[in-house]
Amino acid sequence: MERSMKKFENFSEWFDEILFNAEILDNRYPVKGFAVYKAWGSRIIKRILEILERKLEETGHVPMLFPLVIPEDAFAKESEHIRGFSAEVFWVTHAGERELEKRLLLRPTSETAMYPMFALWIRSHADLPLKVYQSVAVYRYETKATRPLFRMREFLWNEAHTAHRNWEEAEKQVKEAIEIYDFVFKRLGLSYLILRRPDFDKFAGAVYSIAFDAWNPDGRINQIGTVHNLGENFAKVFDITYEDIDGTHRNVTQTCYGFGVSRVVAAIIAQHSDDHGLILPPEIAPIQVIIIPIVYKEVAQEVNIYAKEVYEVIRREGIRVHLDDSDDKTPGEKFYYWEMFGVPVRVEVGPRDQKERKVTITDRVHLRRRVVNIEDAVKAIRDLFDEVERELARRSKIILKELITDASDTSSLNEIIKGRKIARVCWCESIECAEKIREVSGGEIRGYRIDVEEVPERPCIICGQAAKKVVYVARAY
RNA sequence: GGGGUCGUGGGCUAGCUUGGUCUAGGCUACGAGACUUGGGCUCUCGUGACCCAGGUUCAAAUCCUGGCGACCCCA
Repeated sequence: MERSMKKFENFSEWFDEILFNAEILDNRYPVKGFAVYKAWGSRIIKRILEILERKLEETGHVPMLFPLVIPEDAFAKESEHIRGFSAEVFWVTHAGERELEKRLLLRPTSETAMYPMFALWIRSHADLPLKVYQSVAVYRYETKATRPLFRMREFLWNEAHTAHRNWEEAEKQVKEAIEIYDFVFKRLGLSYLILRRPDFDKFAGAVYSIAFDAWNPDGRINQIGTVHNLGENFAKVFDITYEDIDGTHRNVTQTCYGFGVSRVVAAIIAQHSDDHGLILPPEIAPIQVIIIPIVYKEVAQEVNIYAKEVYEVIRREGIRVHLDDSDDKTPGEKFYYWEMFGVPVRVEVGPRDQKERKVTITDRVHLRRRVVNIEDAVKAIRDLFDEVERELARRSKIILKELITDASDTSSLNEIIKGRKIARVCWCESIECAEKIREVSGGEIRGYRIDVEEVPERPCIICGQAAKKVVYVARAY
């Protein structure tokens, strides 16, 4: 994928055009930070959630739906948590003209909605582990500039919350959560770093946090998922205890993890798509195959009949296929139109194909044509699905690799961040040096990798003392 | 949090510096029709806009103030 593509040169403009033209999101809703997911976007989201929720179910999570509003006293229980979120909370203060005695807030995340209930439900070790998930919208009054999909004041996510007997079991759960997210993101062909956040950047109320940071063409990191070990921090203040086998009463140990649906959609667009528009992995494409008949007047009848036959052949196999036999566009216009929507495979059916009982199929990634017999069409389409999926993942992985550059001193660090890349630096773990890194480069320490052990091969980039960690520095959304 | 640029039909934009033939121009999209159809063809006709509230002025898309919104840069 050449860097000359518009998405690398003017990401914002390119991205907004795709959101609008591919009918994913309409950002013109008259409230800042709130937007409408249109049909194509909604369908994509549904399919992403299907993959995720199926996986959550398979691993013993149960679905629940908690209320949108949280009473102020529950929210205020965990001091770190409230400090982290209070500045961006939406408050409900009135009902009609009457002021509410107890203010309510719209969930910025659901810990404080769920955990009072956990305290009621959990009685003994037999109730553990408890693993709950929900796919809902959350509300955060972002003070920085909002961006469609990347940073909205209302956004969609899936959050899971678990309670365990002890730290070891919670640690196991963190690993499982990482595997689940890794599995889903990989299925979508995304590339990202799995980073343990530095302590100063962990989730408010967590013992530690791990994040999935996806690359973006403008060099900014897109955090698409996070996994937190909460330890007993919330259990203590919400009094979530259980009776163990030996009769003693203990606090549960908790984890929670969030899957940023809006940002995952953004990552799919940002990483995979090109100047023609969206490119969707076949698994989540609302339409997987678009059939475009090429009709000449003299043979229109035969071609149209044959196109319908081809349509039936593909549809019978359970492939999501659409026949665009409208006569308001020329075939060329239809090609461009469906490319914008990212349909992974196109089937052209013209007089030549009809006469020989063949079809012309083209993949969305390379736009390469090939002609196959109608009996082989389904097999060829399925092969192309696999190829598109593999190719998207492969390209994305290469770019992530290219974006990561070692920085040995502050001037090269500065250059890397200015050049919209991700810097890999050695760091002593002191807050002072972390702040310096931000000052000199504008990028932030995102954390160190947990899937690979990286040993610092240089001293700290700022102070020159022995480095403790190899960390990744980038600007973020 | 601070600074900058900008808001014109559904989308992109010209006009604003120097207020007045602006009755607001173009491309695209949309509707009707003709002609076409293996990569955005051509033509005819039609629908549709000066972000909101004040102010200055004989006169405001254009100047001033405030609000709302968008984008970019810095912290």
